[in-house]
Amino acid sequence: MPELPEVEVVRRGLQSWVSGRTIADVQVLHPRAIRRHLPGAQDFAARLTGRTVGDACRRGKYLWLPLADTDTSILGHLGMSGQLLVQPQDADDEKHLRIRIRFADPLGTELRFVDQRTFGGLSLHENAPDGLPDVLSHIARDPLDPLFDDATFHTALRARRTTVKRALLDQSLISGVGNIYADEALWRARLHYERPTTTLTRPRSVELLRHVREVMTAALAVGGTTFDSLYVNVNGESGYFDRSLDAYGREDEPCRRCGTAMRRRPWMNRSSYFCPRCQRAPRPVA
DNA sequence: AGATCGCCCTGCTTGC
DNA sequence: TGCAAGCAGGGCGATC
Repeated sequence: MPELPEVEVVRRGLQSWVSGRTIADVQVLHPRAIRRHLPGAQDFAARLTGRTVGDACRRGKYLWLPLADTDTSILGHLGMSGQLLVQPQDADDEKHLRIRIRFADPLGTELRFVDQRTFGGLSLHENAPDGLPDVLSHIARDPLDPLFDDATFHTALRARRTTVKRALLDQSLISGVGNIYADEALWRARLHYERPTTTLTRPRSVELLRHVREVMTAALAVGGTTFDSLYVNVNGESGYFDRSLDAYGREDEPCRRCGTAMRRRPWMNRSSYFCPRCQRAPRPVA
């Protein structure tokens, strides 16, 4: 499940293998893969054709490729199972190939968007004055963004009437954190996922941010997390950070700090993994 | 208006 | 063996 580190790996791949190339042809093989583009797939393809791809950008889990000499960008989100693959033109189509982008050069490779669960997709948007696609205005800076401000985050966190894991997953507060890295960071910070945000002191918030950054940086160093063949990076190579996860997916396995059996709890139609000893549940609010 | 919930989607796993 | 339910879950729109 791609979160920030995995998406950053993909961004780097796009920068290496796609930026600077001119689009010759776009095939949309599944209409759902084109998001929020009312004029339809043919119009989408026509607007890309002949355009040259600029530097690959990312905020949180969103990727975008500015189109040179326009005020537009191709925006991508991998959703649950999306992959962006640079493949030889003669490679067999993947089973869930949704979009194919060919280039006007002799390199012999093409960009493919492959997505089994179709939660992801590509779209085309006008750029806002800050250069970001206009639909990203509500997406907060991510914790690896040099301009992310810890003090602002803490103030906003305290203002929310919610619990700490909900806040970590709120992309308008901090972007790029998904279920996996939320559980990992909370385990490292010894915080229970239902801890009310109003009880977090500023040092505690900053410490939590440090753990978010550390676990993401570690994942990035090994190419992101993966659990099966669903997620591979832009060149088809799987990451292997999953071998070093401390919380996510470790139900009934011993906590790597204290040996207590880790637990899984249903939470918001997903799961939360935590150590019942290291991450004590908050006292119920009276 | 901020918080919450339901839905989108496919394939693998589990249980009767 | 076969079918149904459960699970994976990010983001968005509707609702309260």
